[in-house]
Amino acid sequence: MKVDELPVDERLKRVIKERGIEELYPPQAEALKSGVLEGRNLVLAIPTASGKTLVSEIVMVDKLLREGGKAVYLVPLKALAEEKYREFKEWESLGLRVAATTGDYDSTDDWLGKYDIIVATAEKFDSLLRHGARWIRDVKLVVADEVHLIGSYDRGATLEMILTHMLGRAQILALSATVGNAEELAEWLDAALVMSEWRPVQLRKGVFHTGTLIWEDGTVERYPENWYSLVTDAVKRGKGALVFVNTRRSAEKEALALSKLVSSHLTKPEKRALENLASQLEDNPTSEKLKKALVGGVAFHHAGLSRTERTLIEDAFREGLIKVITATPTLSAGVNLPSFRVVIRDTKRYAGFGWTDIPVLEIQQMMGRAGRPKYDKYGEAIIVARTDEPGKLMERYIRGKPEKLFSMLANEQAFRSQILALITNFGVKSFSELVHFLERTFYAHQRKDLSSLEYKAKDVVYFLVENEFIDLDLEGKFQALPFGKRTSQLYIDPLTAKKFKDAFPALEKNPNPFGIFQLIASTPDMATLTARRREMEDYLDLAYELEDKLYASIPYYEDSRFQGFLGQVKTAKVLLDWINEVPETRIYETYNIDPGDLYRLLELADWLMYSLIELYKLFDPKEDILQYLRDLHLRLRHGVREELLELVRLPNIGRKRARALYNAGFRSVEDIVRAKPAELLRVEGIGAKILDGIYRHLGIEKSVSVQERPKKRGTLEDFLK
DNA sequence: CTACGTTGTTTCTAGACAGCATGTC
DNA sequence: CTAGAAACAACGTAG
Repeated sequence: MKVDELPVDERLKRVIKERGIEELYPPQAEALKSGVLEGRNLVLAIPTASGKTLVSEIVMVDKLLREGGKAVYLVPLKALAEEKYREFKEWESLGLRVAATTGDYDSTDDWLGKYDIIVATAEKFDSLLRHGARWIRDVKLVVADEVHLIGSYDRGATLEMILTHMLGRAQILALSATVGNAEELAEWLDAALVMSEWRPVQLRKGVFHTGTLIWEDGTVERYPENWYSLVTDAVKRGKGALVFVNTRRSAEKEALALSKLVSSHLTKPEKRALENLASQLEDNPTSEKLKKALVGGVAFHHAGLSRTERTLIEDAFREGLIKVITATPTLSAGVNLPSFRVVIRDTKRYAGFGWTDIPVLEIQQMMGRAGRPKYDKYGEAIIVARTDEPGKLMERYIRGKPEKLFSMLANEQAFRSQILALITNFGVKSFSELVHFLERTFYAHQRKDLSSLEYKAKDVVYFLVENEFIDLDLEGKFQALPFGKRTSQLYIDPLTAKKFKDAFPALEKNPNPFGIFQLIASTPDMATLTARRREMEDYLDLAYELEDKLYASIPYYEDSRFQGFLGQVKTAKVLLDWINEVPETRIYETYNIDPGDLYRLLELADWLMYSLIELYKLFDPKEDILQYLRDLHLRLRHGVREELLELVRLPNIGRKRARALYNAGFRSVEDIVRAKPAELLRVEGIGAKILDGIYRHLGIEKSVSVQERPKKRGTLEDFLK
């Protein structure tokens, strides 16, 4: 089907043709003929990179141009929200306004009501729904990207609830990977279903076993015995490879090993560019390892890396500078990052209580990364058979069908939180109304029988009443209480809120960072570290040493909570180090964690600390305690001791610069106002730009003279000039 | 007795969403 | 129930 033949707005066609697209892919054409353009719901289950985004763009833009209103595009990752936002920006040429919003990123300061296309993570949209944003009623279309995540254990329920809320109120376009029961999903959404295996770039799949590469069509190729040869072969042919492994350690190890092999295939300019890239990285143990791999044209990629490092690697790989990435599943479903060859080293993964096979759906998503649309005629995805027999892998992952999706609404944590929201934010007034709502969920559609869910719902309601989130009046009607309403808006687990509430009396008596951090670490919303075997004694000792500061009692060794508790103590200790200005590198070394882990911990602690304060406000707060908590929150956010709190409020002054200023004798804003610019410029880390910003922030007219500060150690390039 | 090598034993393991109000090194 | 690498401990031997 030609773009010209589309029954859509002419302006829309023009923009698409300007992209150089004249002809639609068969599944795209089929999708657009399904009735979506007339407002029908659609489930589009096709492989990654086969043009789902274009379909959604056409549907969104046509609808908006024709009817006005808003379209919401839901994604599972913050990084994807940014990616889609950039892509959709193009439509501003037609007068449509595009915005993206996630927990830590808003593309705009203006309120979302002004925008036509809103990209958001599912959780963020759920939160917006709870806050009752007025513009929600203008939403005419919801596009749910990666809708198969409805089957994810911890995040599936959110998506399911959003769709249940919006079903009937807006058109729904659900984009899915190939799943075992797309029909069931389509039935639930009362949607047309378009399924296809078609890909614009052909995909060859095969299994590798000790030197033999068997393609799915039966052809066989011989390679050296070690699977590394699959990677070096791709590099020799001027292409790249993406290697998936199941642990961070493996990713790092294989990156280093492959780096040595790939290195010899690099050109001089490439080597120079790579060294330049490596020099941009920070100084910490993880980055050091990364640098070693990078100079050989290889990088590892996992959640321990900082965001900047991750994007740096992704961009360099896209440019072809980095030849090989070894990755944990971070890359299997993330931003768009195709590669000529994909090598899957592991098909098993450790999951809590043992080794499990990685789901077919996930392996297929990894394989789907093979083949770069603009550069390759085809892509190759190869599974390495190390333990399992090659035949078995071929059967399961290459010829096999992906798993069915199952509703995860009954997941206790998610369910608890969603029921609270229904009562406090969505006007559900009685148990029968609650059941009535649940009847419209995917769970109900799939299981037919609601009795066990109703039973769980009763337990949850009982828990919510018991802990004063909600009230029951004499006729059995629900009534939202402020505690419940705030909990729901803060988007925290009711159990977290309860833990906070229960701890308030003890906290008031003895406010201290260690107690508060352990409290935060003990909630289900916090990610905690695990105490390693040989650390356990240390953290137990620490807990006893600081026992009078804790708001919880130390569990006995036999207690099932013992292990978890030690992890909480460890986590609390990391946070404690952070606010005591222990350098990051030392934190990484002491606790054996990566930069990404620390970032994640701080991000979560920040959010929970805020929530703790907000909830405390509801319970007859004491002003001095409140102030104490606010200060601690600020210390946590900036990673500083109390004495730096004043300085750290200044723009671009974080823990390092604030400490430098303080140690140089500038201990307050007052000191800075009084000081001469030249004096301040002598402080390490304070340059003209920074100082200028500070003056502007303070509303001071002082010219930062252009005089250079003493030059730092020159680089080699300076020397050669 | 010490330094070092060998062998058996234990330990450890992926990822990442949410509030709010503005700006890290 | 299914792995595999690394850290660690125990043991053994040469000098």
